Parts: sequence; C-alpha cells; structure tokens
Amino acid sequence: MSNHSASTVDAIEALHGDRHLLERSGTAERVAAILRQRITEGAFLPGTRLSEPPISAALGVSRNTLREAFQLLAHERLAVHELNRGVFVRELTADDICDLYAVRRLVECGALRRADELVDVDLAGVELAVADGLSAAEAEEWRAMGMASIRFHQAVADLAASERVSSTMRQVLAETRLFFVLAGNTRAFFEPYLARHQRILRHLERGRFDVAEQALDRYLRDAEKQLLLAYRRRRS
Amino acid sequence: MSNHSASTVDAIEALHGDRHLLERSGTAERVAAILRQRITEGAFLPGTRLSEPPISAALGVSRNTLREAFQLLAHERLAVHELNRGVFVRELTADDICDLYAVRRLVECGALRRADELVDVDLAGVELAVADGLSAAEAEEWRAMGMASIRFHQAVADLAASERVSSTMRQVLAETRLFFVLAGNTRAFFEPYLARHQRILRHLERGRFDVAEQALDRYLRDAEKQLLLAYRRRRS
DNA sequence: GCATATTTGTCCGTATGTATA
DNA sequence: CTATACATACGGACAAATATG
Repeated sequence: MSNHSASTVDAIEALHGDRHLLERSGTAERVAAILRQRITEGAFLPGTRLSEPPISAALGVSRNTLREAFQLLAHERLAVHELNRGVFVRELTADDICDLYAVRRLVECGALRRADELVDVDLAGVELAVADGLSAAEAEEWRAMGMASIRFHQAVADLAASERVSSTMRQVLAETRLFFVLAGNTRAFFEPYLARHQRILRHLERGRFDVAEQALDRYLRDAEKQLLLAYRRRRS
Repeated sequence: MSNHSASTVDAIEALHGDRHLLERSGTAERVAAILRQRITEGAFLPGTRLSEPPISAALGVSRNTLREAFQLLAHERLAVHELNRGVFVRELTADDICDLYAVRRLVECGALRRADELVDVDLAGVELAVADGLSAAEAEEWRAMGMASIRFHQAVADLAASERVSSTMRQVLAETRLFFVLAGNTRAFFEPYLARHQRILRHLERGRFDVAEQALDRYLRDAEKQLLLAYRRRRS
C-alpha cells in the first residue's frame, strides 16, 4: 500500500480549486488578502473606516497600491466605497441577509440541477469538505468548522463545472463570512448543519440530485431564518 | 514591430472625442465606461493590448487612475490582466460561450422561478424592453435591437427582485456584449429572437412563470448553438 | 456659521523589475 | 545577450471635499 491515504489523495485533488489563489501575485492582491482576513476575523468591525494613511503606513505600501486593494474589497462587497469619504467595512442589514440567501438558493440549487445533466460529476470536493467538518466538530474547533461549511457550499457550486458559477459563488460566500462574525463563530450556530451536509452528500452519492436540491433548499431557508434571529437579537 | 495595428492607433486617436464624458465624479469609473463602450463597439478588438501610456495620454488621466479603470474592466471579464504584461481585451473561446450560456440559463431561469414565489411582480421593465426591440426592428436599427435584447434579459433577471442577482446578471451581460461584436450586430443574428421575447412576455403576463422558464431555457440553448456556429465560421 | 485640520482624489516623477525584439 | 519598452510600485505634491473644534 502507498503511504498516501485516500483522504490525502483527495486533499491534493482538491487543491485544483485553490489554483485561482495562485494566479494573482501582485501587491494589491496580497494587501487585500490581509485585510480580508482581518475583516472576517472581526478585527475590523462593520462600519469601521479603513483609513488610508495609517493602514498604508502600517503595511508599508504606498497609498496608490492600497487604494487598488480597497477596490478589490469593494468589488467583493466586503467594503463599501463612499466618494470623498473613504471606504468602510460593510454593515449588514436584514435585507442583505434575505437577498444573500435568495442568491445562494438560486446558485447552489441551480448548480445541482446543472450537474444533473452532466455525464461526469466528481464528488471528491464535497466529500472532503464534509469530512473536514466532521474532524473539526470532533476537535471542537468551531471556527475551522465554519470554514469547512464554506468549502462545502463552494464544492456544491463547483459541481456545475462552470468557471463563472464557481466565481459567482466565491463572491457570495466571501460576503457570507461577514455573517459569521455576526453569529460569533459558535458551536450552537454551526453544529446543527453538519448532519444536513452529510445527508445532502448521501443523496448526491446515490445520484438523487433532485432530492439533494430540495434538501439544500430547505437547509438554506432554515439557515436564513436562524441568521435573521441572531441578527435581531444582537440589535436589541 | 509594435503590436499596435494601424486601426488600434486610430481607435486610440478617436478617444480624444470622448474627453467630454469625463466631467463628472469618479474618474476611474468614467474612464472604464468609455473603454467599455469602445470594446463592445469593436473599436478595440479581442486580444488588443490596452497600453497604459498612449491611453492615459489620449484621455488626459494619470496612469494611476487608468489602472483603477483597468481593474474594473478585468473584474467584468471584458479584459484580462496578465502580471507584468498588461491588460488585453478578452479573447473568447468556444468554452467561454458554453460556460457563459450555462450561467445565463442558471441565473435567468432561476430568477423566473424566484419571481414565481413572490407576491408582487412588476413586468413593466420586460414590457418596455420588448417594445423597444420592436421599434428598433421596424426602424431596422440592428445595433439598437441588440441593446434592447440585453435590456430584456436584464429585466428578466430583475424580476427576482434581488440586488445581487441583478448585479450578477449585469456582469454576465457585459461579457455577452463581446459576442455581439463577434456576430457583427447583424439583422440575421438578432431578428429571430424578437418573436421569442414576445412569447416569453406573454407567458409571464398570464402568470405562467413555469412555461416562460421552459421557453427561456430553450431560447438560450438555441442562442448558444447559433453563436457557436458563428464562432467556428469566423475561425475558418 | 466659520475657520481649521484632516482625508481623499488625482497627478507627476522616478526607480526597479520583467518581458520581448 | 543586449537593448528597449513596458508594467509595477513608491513618494511627494496639491486641490477639493469633508470632518472638527
């Protein structure tokens, strides 16, 4: 037997999905990556102004390149740009939550429908994401589990085997991360979804894409409700 | 020899006439708007390098601002950015056509499905786009008719009443315009779709969103086939 | 409501690295 | 291999808009 386990092979295989991260190597993209992480970690809270002078000084880049990075974040909707006022970390409204989940239902369920009419569908990415979610749950690493959940949904969208569908999904999921800081990256928020990930995967493995689609649709509607609840609770 | 053909030089020269569009706020976006139009008109052909020095000189903006505009175009996929090489007008492959139409089926049909579960759906936008298409056809303005067709599909996506769905559709349709220059903005290309726009609208007006969705799906599959044909013909 | 300080928007000059003839 | 053209990134400058006391 080879010293590469099945999951290792899968992990290497799944790296193909990360190739889009390597294509960019400009400074602006690297700066954007740093800020992106800080924002999704909650270090820069929603509404915070991202001021040019201190940040460019702190990161050691010029204002010009920093502004390019800001533009990338604004395009991802993680930040908003107000003319002559600067860029701010996006503040979410209840409407944003509804809108975002409407798009996710449209794209993710649509991806499954599209995958259903393809001849060759590779479920390795989905299986890996579910396995990672289980490991994270056993280790009680709730933040890692949130990331595994993100990967699950990205993998589902990737089943459509369309570069543009995957790219749209990446954009939408980047925004979804903003909700996680809202929900606090807690166990109570993520754990209930583990079983549903597994159930959807089982449907897919049996080739029942239509059943999987319905399960995914219900899943997303429930997640939306729960997030709206957390949102209102925080507001009061 | 430079990779700027004589017609490319002419296209850059003609930019001097666009300087009057630069008067309002958001210079980078205004520059992007000009280049966007020039690209979709076919003034800058696919594969053309968008060189910083001549364009910034012709439009009277700095290279910094121009680079911001390039980034916007790259994000819309109208241009591609290659590190340390510059930005080029996107060259389309047959795979791009298939991928693009797969996304359009997913988004547009998904939007109709979403609209079906909304209580209040306003068809005014769709009706207007169809009417404009008819006027353009009677006046035999085939380029105007292409624009009306774009508006029709955007209006269909807007029925989902989701800011993000509409935004995704705008992105996809911007790319679709690249195909029009490929198909040559001709009567033969656009005219057959007029009747189908009307038929889809009639289904919507009768509240038969499911029937409209099927008609739209067939419409998009046919359009894809025709475009692939035009693509291969041009290649030979 | 006004004067001041800060910040953004935009431009320029330049040094360095990279690709191509 | 060299030379040229170009993109990348920096730092400084100034006007205009905005925020602050």
